[in-house]
Amino acid sequence: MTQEAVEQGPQGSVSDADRVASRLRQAIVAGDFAPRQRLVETDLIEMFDASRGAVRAALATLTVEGLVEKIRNRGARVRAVDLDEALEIVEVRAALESMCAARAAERIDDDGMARLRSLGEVMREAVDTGDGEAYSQANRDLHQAVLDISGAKVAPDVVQRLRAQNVRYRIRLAMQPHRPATSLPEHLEIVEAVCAKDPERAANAMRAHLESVFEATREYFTERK
Amino acid sequence: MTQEAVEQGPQGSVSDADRVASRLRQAIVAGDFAPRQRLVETDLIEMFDASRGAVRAALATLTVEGLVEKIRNRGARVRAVDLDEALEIVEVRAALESMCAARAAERIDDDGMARLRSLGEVMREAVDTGDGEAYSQANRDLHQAVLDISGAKVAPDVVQRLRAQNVRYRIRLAMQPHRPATSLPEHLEIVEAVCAKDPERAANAMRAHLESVFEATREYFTERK
DNA sequence: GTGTGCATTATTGTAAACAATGTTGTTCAC
DNA sequence: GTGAACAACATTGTTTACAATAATGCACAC
Repeated sequence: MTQEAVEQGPQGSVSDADRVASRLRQAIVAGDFAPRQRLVETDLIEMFDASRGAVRAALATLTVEGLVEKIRNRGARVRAVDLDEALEIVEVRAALESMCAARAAERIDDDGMARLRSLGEVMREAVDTGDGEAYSQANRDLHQAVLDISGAKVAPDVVQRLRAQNVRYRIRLAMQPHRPATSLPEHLEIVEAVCAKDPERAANAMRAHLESVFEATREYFTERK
Repeated sequence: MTQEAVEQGPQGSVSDADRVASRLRQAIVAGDFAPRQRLVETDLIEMFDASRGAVRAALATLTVEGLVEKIRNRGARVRAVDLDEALEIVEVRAALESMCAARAAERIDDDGMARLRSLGEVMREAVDTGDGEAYSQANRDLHQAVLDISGAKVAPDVVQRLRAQNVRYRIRLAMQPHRPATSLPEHLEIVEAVCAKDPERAANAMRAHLESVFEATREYFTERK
């Protein structure tokens, strides 16, 4: 039995298709591809140095994940989620992440509390120094930490997939200069509630935060487009 | 512009891969394939009379959907969800479907009310006559109807995917002879609450029902295995 | 008799060629 | 000049063949 000693690293035993899917997913979520941008197979082959089969498999994967849409005989493009769908996503996140926050409050240990409080500190500092990028990163980390600490599997998976889908709205919303200042206390309340091991308070804090995100998204984007 | 007149029928413009994926999904959900059963590409080619590329694409799709799991160089098999995951799925469904029930109560029109009440009648009769299959079908239809009436898109999609994953538990639970009798009043309360256009009551009814499903699943399956 | 190593087989992963489809640009009739 | 038919091109869908990998069975040494 040698297979359990095999390197399970990023490219050790991962198929080309999975590798391409990961990199393409990351590129889309990072905003390297604009919504509705065409994804021509030939270009992706060159870009990722992979075979056509791998590229096609990757596109199929991301299509099911909702990041890409395909039209028969016309190819694939980055899916553009409209405002209504983005708002629905935030609503679903509210329902699921508040559930996970409650579970996290029940299960949290000292390590988890240290992790959450540390992220709270980072956020505070980021607001002080006006470092939007750092705040945004800590924001992602905090939500992820709560999901991790919940110990659940299904709900976090769903949330992660949905978060990837409306990344564009999150990014553009986070660019508003005063947004961190308003969401900071909501995030800190989440940290405190979970660390206080109060499930109901944690769920309420998470729900309140995401309702705030919902409103901010709606107001900000209904004006523009 | 002729393409908008093109037949969009089941096999008119649907790729082989999609066709295989649909049929395979249906077969798994219907229980034609046992959990952990291997899905050898050659067999599927013969079974669905499709090319290997189509079969591989279909397997990739179902893998992302969580119905199939693939191990590199060892092929695909029907994914077996364990009890813990099945319970998590019911919890997520409770969070999402209660949300949709509330929304359905806000939006329901006369057609929707007729549809729900008709399904309630079917369920009542099925319990009277002891027709478990009819009850099971109406059960699925009722949950689907509430999702439809909610007018939402994201949450129903997630719910449908999750429902497909733990179909095995639902089927085996539904086989319990007294189960329909206990869940009938819960279902009828959902119908009444939504038709009464009372969002909070509808959400509570749906949540109560799925918590009942949660408990029944836990008790029934922790005993056995 | 048991266990290890090797050869065989079954199965999937990858690549390349071919066919079908949609798109675009051009020409010709009016 | 405008519109329609047509031809050339670009792109995806499909099939085929080939390579790589893991599972299986057998022989041989001890």
